Amino acid sequence: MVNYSTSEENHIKAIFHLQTHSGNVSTNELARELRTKPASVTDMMKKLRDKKLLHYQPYQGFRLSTEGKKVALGIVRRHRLWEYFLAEKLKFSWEEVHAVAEELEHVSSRKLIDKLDEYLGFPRFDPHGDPIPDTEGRIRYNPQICITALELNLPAQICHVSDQSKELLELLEHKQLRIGTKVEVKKKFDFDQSLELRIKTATKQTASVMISVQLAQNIFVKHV
Amino acid sequence: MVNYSTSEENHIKAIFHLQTHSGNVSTNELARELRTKPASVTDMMKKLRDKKLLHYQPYQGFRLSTEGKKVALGIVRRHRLWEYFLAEKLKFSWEEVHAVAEELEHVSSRKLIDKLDEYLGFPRFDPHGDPIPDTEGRIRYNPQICITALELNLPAQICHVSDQSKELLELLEHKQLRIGTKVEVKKKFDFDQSLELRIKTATKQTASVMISVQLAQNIFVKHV
DNA sequence: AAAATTATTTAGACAAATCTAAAAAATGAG
DNA sequence: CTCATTTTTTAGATTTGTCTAAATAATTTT
Ligand SMILES: [Mn+2]
Ligand SMILES: [Mn+2]
Ligand SMILES: [Mn+2]
Ligand SMILES: [Mn+2]
Repeated sequence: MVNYSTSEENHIKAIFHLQTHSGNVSTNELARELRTKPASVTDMMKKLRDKKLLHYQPYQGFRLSTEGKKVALGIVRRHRLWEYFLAEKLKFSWEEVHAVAEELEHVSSRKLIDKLDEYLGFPRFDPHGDPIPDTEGRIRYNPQICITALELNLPAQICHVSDQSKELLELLEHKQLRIGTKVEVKKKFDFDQSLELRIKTATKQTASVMISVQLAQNIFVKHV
Repeated sequence: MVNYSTSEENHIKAIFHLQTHSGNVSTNELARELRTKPASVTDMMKKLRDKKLLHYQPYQGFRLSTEGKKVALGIVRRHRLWEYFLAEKLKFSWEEVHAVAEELEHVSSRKLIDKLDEYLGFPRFDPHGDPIPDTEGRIRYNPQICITALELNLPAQICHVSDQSKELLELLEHKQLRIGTKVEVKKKFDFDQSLELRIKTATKQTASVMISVQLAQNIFVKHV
């Protein structure tokens, strides 16, 4: 087990997230994601290529190797376990956990993470509904659909949001929509594709909520 | 609130610990403590002096400024709270906590530490019996004496060990002596100053234990 | 297909943290 | 007090991670 620097780990994890959407990741794309400069990215890609963590041909973009993916899943595991700890045990709010986990994820003691996992009761999802890889780096996804595709009046539960910007989280918080919230779609408006939802609030009451397409496209649910 | 690098923090904390024993800390002393070279220490001392964290005149050694002590106490607070978390919640053994806390102490979110403190129930002592500074950096010591100075047959409780080497911790573990262990001195042997103790084990039974002067000098107790 | 634009890489610089080897200052033994 | 030893500092090099500016390659527009 080799250890990687904080900067190397941040690059590896960012590529991992970007490559699930696009195919090969480009220099500019990664530079934007990490708020760094393209020239710096090129330097780092050469280093990670030499360490056999990714495939990289000049001007062709890059993609993680099998080994690189394994390393990335380890970092993702640490990140999400810490997020769960912060939200569940220390009562951090949903939006606050990410920044702190971004630091904690680089403390790389294997024993620490496995004991933390055990202490937390082997949670399968982080506070944003993203799956937590197990010790071997395996992820088990649950079948989920975008709320825009949910049938009318079918009970479901919010399990994932695909964008985690402050702006989105603020809006969700305001509308009382969280991971785990029970929800049904009551009406779809053709004019602007907005949705009327009925939710069960934390206090067991039901409430009616209107959401825009822009918001709906980022909310994913599973049937209950 | 300025932030300091991991290396700066390690230097500041090491000086803090060394200066309680000696007066001014010397270049060689600090280099030995941090397993680095004297030349590197001189470089770092110049930097920390420029940041007003310590007083340093060439060839005269160094000592933390008031500001430097405040920073050091913050690091010590983080270190000991994490040690407590690791031992108490994650069931790490006594000897294992230090190395991991050495990394966690550099995650500097103020909110993280204060919430962790609250979650742990504001513990006053770490697993080695060392006091945990409060939010303001205040330490409250409890009156403690070396077990060699404890009166015969007076009930006391182990609250501190002054050396934390692997070798010492191994020996204490073997003799079932831990922080919190209830103990009385039954006899002092003049020949080699060894002590016969009677302890209450974890399983509420009492047992008799012999310890050498070398060991006794490192064990501190408070009356109960 | 040539020109314009955009993306990527290279070249060279810089700050941080470390090191080795050499110089300078302090200490202490006789 | 003087000289040998020890301690500390300086000088110069190295590694890592980053940047700016310039060069080059790829892509898109006309
Ligand atoms: Mn990170
Ligand atoms: Mn997350
Ligand atoms: Mn440390
Ligand atoms: Mn401790």
